[in-house]
Amino acid sequence: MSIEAPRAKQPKRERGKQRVAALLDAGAALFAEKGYEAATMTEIAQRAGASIGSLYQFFPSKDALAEALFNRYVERMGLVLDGIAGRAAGLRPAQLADLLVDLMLDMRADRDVAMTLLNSVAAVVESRKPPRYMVRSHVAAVLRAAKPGMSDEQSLASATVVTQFIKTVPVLAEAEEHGGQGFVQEARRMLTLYLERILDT
Amino acid sequence: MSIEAPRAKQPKRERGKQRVAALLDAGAALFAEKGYEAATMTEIAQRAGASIGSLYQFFPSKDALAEALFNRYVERMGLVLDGIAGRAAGLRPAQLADLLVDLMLDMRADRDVAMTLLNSVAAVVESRKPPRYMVRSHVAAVLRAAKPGMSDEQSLASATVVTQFIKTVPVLAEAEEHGGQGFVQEARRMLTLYLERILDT
Amino acid sequence: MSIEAPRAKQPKRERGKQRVAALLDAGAALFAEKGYEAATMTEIAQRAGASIGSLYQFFPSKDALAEALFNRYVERMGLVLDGIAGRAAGLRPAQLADLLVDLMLDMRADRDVAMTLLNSVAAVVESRKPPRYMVRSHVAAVLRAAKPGMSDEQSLASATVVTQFIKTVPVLAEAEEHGGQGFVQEARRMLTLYLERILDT
Amino acid sequence: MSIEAPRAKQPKRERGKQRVAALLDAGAALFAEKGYEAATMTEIAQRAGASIGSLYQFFPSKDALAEALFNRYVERMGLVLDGIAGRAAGLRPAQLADLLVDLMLDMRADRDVAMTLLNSVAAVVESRKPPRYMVRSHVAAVLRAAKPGMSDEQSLASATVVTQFIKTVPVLAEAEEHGGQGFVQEARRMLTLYLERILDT
DNA sequence: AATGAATGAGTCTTCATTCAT
DNA sequence: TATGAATGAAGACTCATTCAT
Repeated sequence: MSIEAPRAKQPKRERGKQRVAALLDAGAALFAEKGYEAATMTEIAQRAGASIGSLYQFFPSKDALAEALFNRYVERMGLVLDGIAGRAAGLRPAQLADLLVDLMLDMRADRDVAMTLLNSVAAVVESRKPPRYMVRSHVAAVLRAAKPGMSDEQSLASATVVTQFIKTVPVLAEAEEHGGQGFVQEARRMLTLYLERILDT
Repeated sequence: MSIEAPRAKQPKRERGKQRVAALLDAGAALFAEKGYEAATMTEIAQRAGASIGSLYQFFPSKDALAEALFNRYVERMGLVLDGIAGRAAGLRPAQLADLLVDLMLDMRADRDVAMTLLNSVAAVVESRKPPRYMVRSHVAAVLRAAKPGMSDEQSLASATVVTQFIKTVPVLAEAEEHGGQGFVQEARRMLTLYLERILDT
Repeated sequence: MSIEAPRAKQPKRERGKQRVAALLDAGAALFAEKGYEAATMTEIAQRAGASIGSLYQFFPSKDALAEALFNRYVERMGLVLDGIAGRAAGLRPAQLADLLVDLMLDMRADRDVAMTLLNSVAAVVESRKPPRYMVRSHVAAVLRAAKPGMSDEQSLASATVVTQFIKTVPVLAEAEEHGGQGFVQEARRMLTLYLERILDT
Repeated sequence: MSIEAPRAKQPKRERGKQRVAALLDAGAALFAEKGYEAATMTEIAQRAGASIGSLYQFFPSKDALAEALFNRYVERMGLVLDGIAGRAAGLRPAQLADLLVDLMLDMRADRDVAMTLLNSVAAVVESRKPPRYMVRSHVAAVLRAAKPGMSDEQSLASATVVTQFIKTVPVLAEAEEHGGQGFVQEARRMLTLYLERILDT
């Protein structure tokens, strides 16, 4: 139906892998700083210490770069959440809440870029259609690991709300940096309250 | 030399207000559809039935238009939240939670634009520095109205978390449209849980 | 089926008409000098004394400019050929041959551009599909005016060959400039021979 | 220091010739399909099953490739025309006309590329300056072979016109493919008429 | 005040050519 | 000699903004 958008090209040599990583990092930094549209391909290449031609060798379009960046974020989140799922069985709700909140604090930078891209890049949105909600399904797995008997329906609804909720943590952390106090702590409290209700009942 | 009859200007001002409103609406629609960068001033003017020159008469730059739009959103939110504050005294947590969630569902369209602008427009970000968190302070007022004895510190921290939380409601509503069930309901539950804790204790 | 390519925009003011003409002339000159690909839009605008933005105001793409140029050529040829058709009735073959050869000598510059475009620009080729052979049908009209009884089939076949033949006249004229002699004269002779055969029999 | 065994190089040279031929064929195909500018060196190399580096080993620039291709066309035309000259003595005008028309039909593909290059590549045009009209001089030889007494001046003028005329044959053939009839036949007739005049008188 | 043509800096992207491996 | 990653100049096109009418 639709014309297949060219994806990122895989590097074959070791040098290429390093370059791709540098390019992705530069893209992440600039997209986060200026937003998708305002960041220019030329500046991204420069920051990665590469030429514009080199950037296009691996990412044939700005959209392709954005998509690769988004995929990297989803993969990283999945990895960490799987780790949490592995340990979730023995944890109390407060501990699980802490783990999830801390995860978002750690991934703050990645998350910013991912949100920017999800809001600006048609290609990224399209590649997620029908919405697959990768992160959410990993969170659902965590919840089921924490309470083995939970129904699919319940774990899905809870995971949706929890996923959205923890996304706000970076904003709270930023608000603290602007002079607030105890915002993240209050979020831990709210999340704990909710997890106690759905896990302990 | 002669005193202008103020009456004569009245219709002009009236038309001006209508035109400004039309321009803001057109801007809101296009920013929501395409994002800030992709929306063009020419198209915004067209959709408002005005010429590009007319648009620049009222908003001297694209950033100025964005800022005006953001301010309109903040004002509207403030107005509604003040209304809720007026009624908050006699409500139970679950009722208050419903009011806040419903508010976000009603303002969904406005909210989308506001977020888009907050993510893309330096001028909007700058105009909020140091962050004044207008919406948050109205939410804090609601909480204090619901529990008159609450400390400023507590109401601030809670309002911050609640404000961020209710911002996720439009996303949950959208997820339901893509085939989920009970997401918004689950959010009401989580918010109720939290409000019970901070209001009833 | 296919996405409608945006065509040239009609100027509304007098100044605009002059500008469009200047732009077309500049385009014709540069396409003829360097070929379609090698000619740049920037240089075309410059030669017309306009800005690149102004060029794009009237011709939304390079293809659109090419197409407009080609259409102008077809129109001009049609006009002149219709004039010849009006006088063809009383002419002897040699006189008609002269008229046709002279026409090509006069239109030499236009013809060069038209051929260049027909060979390089997909949009021009497409806009002629299914081939309508505008010039050929005008030549056929000339032949039928010269010999009223001629069948449609005969006039079409003869017009096709004659049209292609007279297209070679500019090349012959150029060859004379590089030191040859009597080439165009020889073409008149060959064409006369053919016209005598199809008109006098 | 030591004398290289020539035998060892032989296979390399042989492979080299094959590779050059493959590269020329790939270039011809792509220039014909897309035009000179739109065809890329990378794609030409790919289609020939060679690397871009290899292509530049044999043809140091895109222009050099174009020139080589054009020369190959001229050589091939010369070869065939010499063959016709060898048989021209005993032929009647109609037979000679057929031979020349058929030649163009056979060489249609080659001819397309040659014309494309002649219209787009400065280097090819330059390499023909002062115009040497290789093909024309072979045609002149054919005419002199058909009528031994013909003056140089006459054979030159006639060869010029005939050469240009037969170049139109591929276009006529194409027009037939788009639904016309008898165009090539009409060209044979016109050429026969002319050859009868210059050869039989 | 209103209009919309004109401007040109800035963007993404391509591709001939080079050169390290 | 062969390969293909790297380079960067150059081109088509966009759009915020200005200003003559």
